[in-house]
Amino acid sequence: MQTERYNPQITEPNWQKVWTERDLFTTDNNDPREKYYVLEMFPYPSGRIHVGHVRNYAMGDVVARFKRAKGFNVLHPMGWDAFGMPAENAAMKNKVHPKGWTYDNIAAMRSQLKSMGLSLDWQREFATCDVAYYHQQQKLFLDFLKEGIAYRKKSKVNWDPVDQTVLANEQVIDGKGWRSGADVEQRELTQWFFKISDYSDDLLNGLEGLDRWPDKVRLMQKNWIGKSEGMSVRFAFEDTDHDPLEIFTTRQDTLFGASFMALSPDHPLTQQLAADNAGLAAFVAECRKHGTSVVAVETAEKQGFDTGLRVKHPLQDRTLPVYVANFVLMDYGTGAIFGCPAHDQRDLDFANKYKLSVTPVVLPTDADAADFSIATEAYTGPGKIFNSDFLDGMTIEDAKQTIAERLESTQLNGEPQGTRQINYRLRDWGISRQRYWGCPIPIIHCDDCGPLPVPEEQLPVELPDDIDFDTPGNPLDRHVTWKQTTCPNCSKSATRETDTMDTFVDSSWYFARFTAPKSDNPTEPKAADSWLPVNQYIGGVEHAILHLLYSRFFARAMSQCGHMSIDEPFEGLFTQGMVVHEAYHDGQERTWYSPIELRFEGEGADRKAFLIENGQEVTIGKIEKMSKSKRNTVDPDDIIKTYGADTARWFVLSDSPPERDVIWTDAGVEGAHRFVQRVWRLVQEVAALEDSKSPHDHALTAAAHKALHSIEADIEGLRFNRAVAQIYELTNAVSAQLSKNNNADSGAVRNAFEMLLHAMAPMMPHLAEECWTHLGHSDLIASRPWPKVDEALLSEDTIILPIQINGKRRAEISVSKEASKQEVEEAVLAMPAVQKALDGATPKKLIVVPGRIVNVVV
RNA sequence: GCGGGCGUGAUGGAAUGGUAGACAUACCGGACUUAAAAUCCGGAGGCCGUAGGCCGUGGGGGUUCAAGUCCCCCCGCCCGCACCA
Repeated sequence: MQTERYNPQITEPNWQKVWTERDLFTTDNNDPREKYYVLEMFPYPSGRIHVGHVRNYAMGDVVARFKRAKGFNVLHPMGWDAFGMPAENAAMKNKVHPKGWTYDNIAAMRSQLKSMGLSLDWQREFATCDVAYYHQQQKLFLDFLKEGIAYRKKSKVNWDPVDQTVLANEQVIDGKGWRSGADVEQRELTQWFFKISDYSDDLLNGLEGLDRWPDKVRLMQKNWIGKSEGMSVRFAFEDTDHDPLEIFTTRQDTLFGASFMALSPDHPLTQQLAADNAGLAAFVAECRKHGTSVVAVETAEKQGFDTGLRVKHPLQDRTLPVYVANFVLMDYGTGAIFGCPAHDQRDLDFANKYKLSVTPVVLPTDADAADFSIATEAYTGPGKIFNSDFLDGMTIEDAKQTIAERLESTQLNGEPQGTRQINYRLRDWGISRQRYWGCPIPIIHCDDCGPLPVPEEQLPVELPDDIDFDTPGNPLDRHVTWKQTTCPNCSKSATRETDTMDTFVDSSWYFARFTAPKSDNPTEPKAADSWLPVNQYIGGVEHAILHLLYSRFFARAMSQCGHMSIDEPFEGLFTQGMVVHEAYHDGQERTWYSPIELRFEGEGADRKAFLIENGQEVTIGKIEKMSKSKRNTVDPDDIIKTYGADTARWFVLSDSPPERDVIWTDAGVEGAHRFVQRVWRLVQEVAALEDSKSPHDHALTAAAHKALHSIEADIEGLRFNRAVAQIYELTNAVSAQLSKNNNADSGAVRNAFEMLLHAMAPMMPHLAEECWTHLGHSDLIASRPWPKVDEALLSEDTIILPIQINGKRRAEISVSKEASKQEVEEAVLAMPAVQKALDGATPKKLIVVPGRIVNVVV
């Protein structure tokens, strides 16, 4: 039979129009059905979507369409994470206004997303740079201020002394500014913070209830919060009148192995000492010649400066030298440590460098105290305490308790020598950014009254449009009039806060805003409470810590301010893998080429790439994350135009497990498209069948029910690749039946095929719709319920058991499902293969796992 | 440096501790065609081979009747590290 090829260029826009006209995906907050909120992380409007977006949004759309078919009232919204640095970089480079650039990008990406046929409620769309959105965010800030959640303190930034601007960590390359190349300096500024540390324990405990989150993400968050039980210990100085040095440790059991003290370069005492110690001042200045990031601190070579001061060991008659060391972080604990080189690698590296003593105090179980020593590798495992006076022989845990009791009961200057303390690694969230394209912090600074909130009736504080990027730095700060205002308290002239908020603030509550996107308040608490938590949140694993932790914090803070009453924003979380692609370059990684500019020859190691334009050979580089700068992105427009949205969706959903990275190949797309055409050919054949009432217990009917049952479970578990494999198998089964050309089966074939269409409708909605209509139906498959699976058809009467001999599969046996263990054993022992293996002997062991396997041990 | 993850045929991958390689892609052979494309049918982890074996899930060790899966060590790659989003 000759059929026309399926033409997605015609059918896809047509069905998108029908869905829009019938308002199929607009969600009513008052719909009485059970709710289901599915959300994909909203995109940054970079200009074009890439296949990574297609993957993310295709997954969410499958869930949304599936849940709709299962009878839920589904909320599936979309918006734009629209503030941030790229708009300012574009402004500087191309002389375009960040606002215009951003909204143009949004328009382009919106139209690309629409061409994918996503079942989104576009009525709820917003961008975080919409005044209406950041107006509400400013109200949230003021609420937080009132509640004591927002406050000001000093903290460090990366300062580019040439460009006179604050740099983001990614703009600091090897300690130098990315544009100027100047050595970056650390500079202290007074900035706004959110008190996320007040919620440390609650954020930690909340993880336990998140049973639909990946374990790895919960573990990462747990480690990030970093609760640790230890002690604060005070060390008295020798020969000086400085206050005792207070340190935090979790290893008080190793106190007898202490060989030095180390202060952070930012420690107040360091500052004090540096004032009249030129050498120390120079050392501190050197430490500040790199970026502020933890990576920069921890990967730098360990260096120290001996202050010449000494402290007294609290339990022994000896003193310890006090160093300033570049690897001690001021943000953690007290900014000072005692170093026990034998049992901490960083301390050991440091001690070896400065020739400090190394005394082991924990003896591994299998080691001998007489010859146990530490050279270049610290011992951090379990063992018994030794070389430690009254602690000798104890376990680490007992020693920790004993020493804690001792130090708590010892006095130093009228206070305990040490106290037990719980410490968190989690730091407060600094939200001030010295940039234009962000949400203005609604604060007015008055010389007399200090920083004051902008009165609510004066909100929003809008970003001025008339700004320039001719000079680096914050355009808000140098704007001639915007800054000037009057004090809401004393009415004298005052200035506006010119810092804007971290863009993570924008994305920490957008999920709540979607529940009432037009509200004059940040949320409508009733709507928020009825929709939240998001039932299924889907996004990249790169957001596993920061974005998700900040959102969890915001839910708590917003609840505290009465905007909602849920603590955990995301009930189910799925972290998808990235889409990666080969990157092609000139051999020096200076000029990069897009895959569409190239032609390829050969296979495997002989594979070569040439520029289509002039035949010049280019280097095939690493497979890496798609990025604009390396030009290895694949724009889905090309695929959608050539093969259609369904093919693009189908391809990104098939093959790879969704949590894993995928390498994009065009060959895969062609293969996926062949399946689209194959379904189209099948529907012609099915539609042409004469109607017959074939028996319902037909094998194909059972296969269809089984497939549907398992596809359902796979979609629920977001195992789209397995659902796709099931759909292939069912398609093969329908094809096989059709090719038998037996009209008596036509009812079963048609029934199975319609189930197949329902199963693939969430993934390839246009094709399913077209086929459904082709079969003569007048309704839409997008608004039909998921077919009901007949449980009775799911089980088999007989099962095939594999038979192992000594753990290797040697035969199989077909037995009744009801067969008893004894019957199976007898049947197995009677088998020729088993008889042969036994050779007259009795088996040493006979393991029968009912319904699974039999293992005969000879 | 620290924290988290991943590693299975030519390729993407499948496998509640229970038949390793489902399903798909690429490939090979056949049918159809003047030819090609498309389509349909068949083949296929490697090695030896008549039967039938042996080896095989990054490498090494271990637990178990049974290990891709659990434990220990190592190698490689990826993500995050608080101002990229």
